[in-house]
Amino acid sequence: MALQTETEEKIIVSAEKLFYQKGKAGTSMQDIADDAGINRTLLNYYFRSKDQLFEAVFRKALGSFVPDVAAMMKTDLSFAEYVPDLVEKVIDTMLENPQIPIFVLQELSSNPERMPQIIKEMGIDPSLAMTKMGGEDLVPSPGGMDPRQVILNLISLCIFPFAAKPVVLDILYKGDNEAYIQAMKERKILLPQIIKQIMSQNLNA
Amino acid sequence: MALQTETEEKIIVSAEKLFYQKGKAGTSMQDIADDAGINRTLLNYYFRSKDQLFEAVFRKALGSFVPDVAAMMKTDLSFAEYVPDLVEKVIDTMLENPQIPIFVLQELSSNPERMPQIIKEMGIDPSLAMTKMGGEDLVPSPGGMDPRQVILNLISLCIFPFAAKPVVLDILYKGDNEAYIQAMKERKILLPQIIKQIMSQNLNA
DNA sequence: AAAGCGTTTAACATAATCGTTAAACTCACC
DNA sequence: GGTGAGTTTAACGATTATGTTAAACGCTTT
Repeated sequence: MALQTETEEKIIVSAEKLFYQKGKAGTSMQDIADDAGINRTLLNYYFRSKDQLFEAVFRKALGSFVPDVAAMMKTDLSFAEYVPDLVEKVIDTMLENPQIPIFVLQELSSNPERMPQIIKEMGIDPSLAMTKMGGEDLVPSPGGMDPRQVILNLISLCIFPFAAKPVVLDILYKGDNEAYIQAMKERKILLPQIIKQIMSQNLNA
Repeated sequence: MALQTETEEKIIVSAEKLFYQKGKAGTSMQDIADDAGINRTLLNYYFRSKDQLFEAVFRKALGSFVPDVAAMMKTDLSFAEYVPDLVEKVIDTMLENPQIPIFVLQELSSNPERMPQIIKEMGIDPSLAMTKMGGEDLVPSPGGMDPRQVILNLISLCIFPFAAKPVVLDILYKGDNEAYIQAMKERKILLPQIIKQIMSQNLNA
């Protein structure tokens, strides 16, 4: 077996597509095989079980953004300095695969054990993350906002528009996908401005 | 059959719990029956099929927030005036059922046809929604932000922290549920301030 | 107490899903 | 041309899920 057979690749592609769309339980091995145009038994040949195939897809999904977050943890830049890069990185990733957020969150809801384990393997220490985020990097200005709220706002603004893409596209952009994408790209500049503003906000005003 | 038998109620409660958690495909009729402590055939007796039971749950989920949005459409208040009420309403709803966002979004992804149809039945006209939102209510100040971006930011800030509750709770609040809830409540005041600030933002500064 | 309606249960039929096993097939290499 | 590892396929077995049918149960009304 080479590092990546052609059929193995086809399986992953189809599995991603369907798992993202229908979820794990909503997708049958037969569905994936049909979509890939191959025999169903091959899925078991290359990935033993449905669960292992799913885990491969899930790992790949996490791998698409976890390393970026890890990078943020390790940088010497202050949080404020790092925001623009982070926003750009995250939005670009989401533009390629808007379905990842719901996919991950749904799996997290139905199977809370799997994710923390994988994340640890990828070299992220949650406690370390908190010290970084709650630490000196995020000193609130007098009367300023809880750093955790700032983080939460940043992540929400970055990710939700993609998680809710079907609704946003339909309602806000009347189904015009180009307009939607353009708007998302504009957010790369917009969000850092907003965050900057939020961080310097005086809540007592 | 009364308007709501006791067993019928038990079915809905269990179905909600499990559908929210594991999704439609991930939940079997037997699972629901077991959780409700009744015979599986009763599910078919009261709701004919799994799909119809699911639809009942889905409608109820939509019913928990769609009317609020509809109310916003119809009010005479300007958008800016209405924001605080809307934020409070949405956050309170989410506090009761944090799982609804992912549930709805996941179903929307795997079955795009179902939702628009139901929403129409509930008396929301998407095109009307847009005219309201893009209309005179949301005139951007000179150099201001696209109204659609403002809306998107508002919704993102309201909903995402609940959609991602498991992660947020673990990472940001170290599993302390009380702290998480408290933080969400604070957002009822925080978010309107942010939105106000965003709307008056001068992007050329 | 018998009739009747609504509810609950058990048993059945059908179909789908997953994983395994053993047989074919391909193709490089001897 | 034959051997053999790697790949693909077809057939099988076991389990599970859904929906239906007909019988049992409970309770009210006559």
